[in-house]
Amino acid sequence: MAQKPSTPKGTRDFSPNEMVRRNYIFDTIKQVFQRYGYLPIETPAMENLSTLMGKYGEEGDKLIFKILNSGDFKEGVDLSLNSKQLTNKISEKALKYDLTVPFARYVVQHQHEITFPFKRYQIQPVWRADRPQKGRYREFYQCDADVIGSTSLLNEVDLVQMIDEVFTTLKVPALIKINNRKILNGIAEIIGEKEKIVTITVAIDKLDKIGIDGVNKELQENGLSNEAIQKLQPLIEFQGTTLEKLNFLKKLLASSNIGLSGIEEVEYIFKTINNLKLNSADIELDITLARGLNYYTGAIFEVKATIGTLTSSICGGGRYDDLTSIFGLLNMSGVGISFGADRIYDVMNELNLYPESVTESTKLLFVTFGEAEQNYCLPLLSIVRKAGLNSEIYPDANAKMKKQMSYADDKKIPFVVIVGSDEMESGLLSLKNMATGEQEKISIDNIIKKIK
RNA sequence: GUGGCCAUAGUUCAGUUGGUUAGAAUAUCGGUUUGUGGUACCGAGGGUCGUGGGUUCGAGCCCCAUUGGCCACCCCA
Repeated sequence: MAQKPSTPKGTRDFSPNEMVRRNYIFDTIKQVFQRYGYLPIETPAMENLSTLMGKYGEEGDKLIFKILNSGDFKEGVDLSLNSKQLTNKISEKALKYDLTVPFARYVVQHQHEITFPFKRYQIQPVWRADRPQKGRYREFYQCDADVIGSTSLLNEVDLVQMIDEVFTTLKVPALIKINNRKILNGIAEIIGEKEKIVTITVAIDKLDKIGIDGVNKELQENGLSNEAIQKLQPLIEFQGTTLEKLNFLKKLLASSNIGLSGIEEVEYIFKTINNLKLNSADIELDITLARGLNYYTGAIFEVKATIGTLTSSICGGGRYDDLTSIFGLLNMSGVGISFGADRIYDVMNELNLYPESVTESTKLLFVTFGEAEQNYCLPLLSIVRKAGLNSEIYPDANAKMKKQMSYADDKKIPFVVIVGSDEMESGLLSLKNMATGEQEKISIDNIIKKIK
């Protein structure tokens, strides 16, 4: 019996009309990256398991797709080990979980060939063993741009401008949220719960979803003292403009050096951006923005689309001061952003934000009535192609005209050339504009001039 | 990893308290129209009802398990 074909859970196929839309997104992002001086690299789909483990927190480790060792993977393995130990025995490779950690590995491995600061971009799929749902896939493309080997905040400014430029071009209204891990550290310091920083940030991050009572409850459950929770209240509740937020924080964190340095960084980024002006994106300081990935140490970014039903982020990033030290390279601060191409694709599909031209690939189709006409058209087809026009001829000589026209219509080909005995005699071809239905007799040279 | 809803043609869905041969729309192919597409009309092909088991004289419908999908939590792009 034939088995019912399907793709694995959380993965999908992309047909031609979907791929042209996706490529439009990829091309837009790529162009912006290159305009800001970033160059492409590529890393393997799989990494050594040891490269990835421990970089994304305990939850992240569980979500890494592990690859079973080839050969008899259970030979010589003590099967009574617990699953975590067993995993390390039977799997030594894994599919990459993001592009940032493999990039850190790349930088350390190639440090002697690289001129710093090093600006690279990378557009590749990553895999997560998450349970799929709206906007969440097990295979999805990330589009990363990172600078490594520079602590200048100008890099952060650059990245914000790039985000604005991408979403302006794609016509996706976007809100860029910015915060700084140092501010969060400062807050943890002030309320006397320095070591609970992760708990605090994760809880605060949920403010939008569960409200202030929910956040307090979660903090309490995670062992934060009532005193600390009380001290946290004015901060969580604070509303105001970015300037007001900054002034408020300056007072609150006056005794925390790390907190003040975070404020200073944010202030610089906002001032500079305000002077330069963004094209369309909105930007705000969100002191409840935390982000889960453990490696961030400075600025953190998150971008959401302000239209459509997708509420999760479509772009995220931040500064990491210490990521390469795990692989033995110290003092190499980096900052980067990652566009979630699949989520951007979903938002754009929902609202149909694509320009008309993206679906158009072939410009001109030769419609013929038989072999003689086909042979007559072949040299013409070459001429048209050499002139740089995407064009094709219907391959089956005996196909009815209706079929050939339907083909053109279905493929959204804007022009067809119809060639029969009249045309072959006169050398003037019938050119039909599929949108208007107009038709004229015209030479091949004029066709090229007209369409190009 | 936890919870909720769902699963019938390629796709979107009907299918009565369990009852004979499982329907529609759309898509595909063909025809009306062998030099004119997107409209219209006619016709054809396409389903062991996700899979496995159970209850029953009888299951698309009821029960159990399993797999997959959607959604929420967790986490994240």
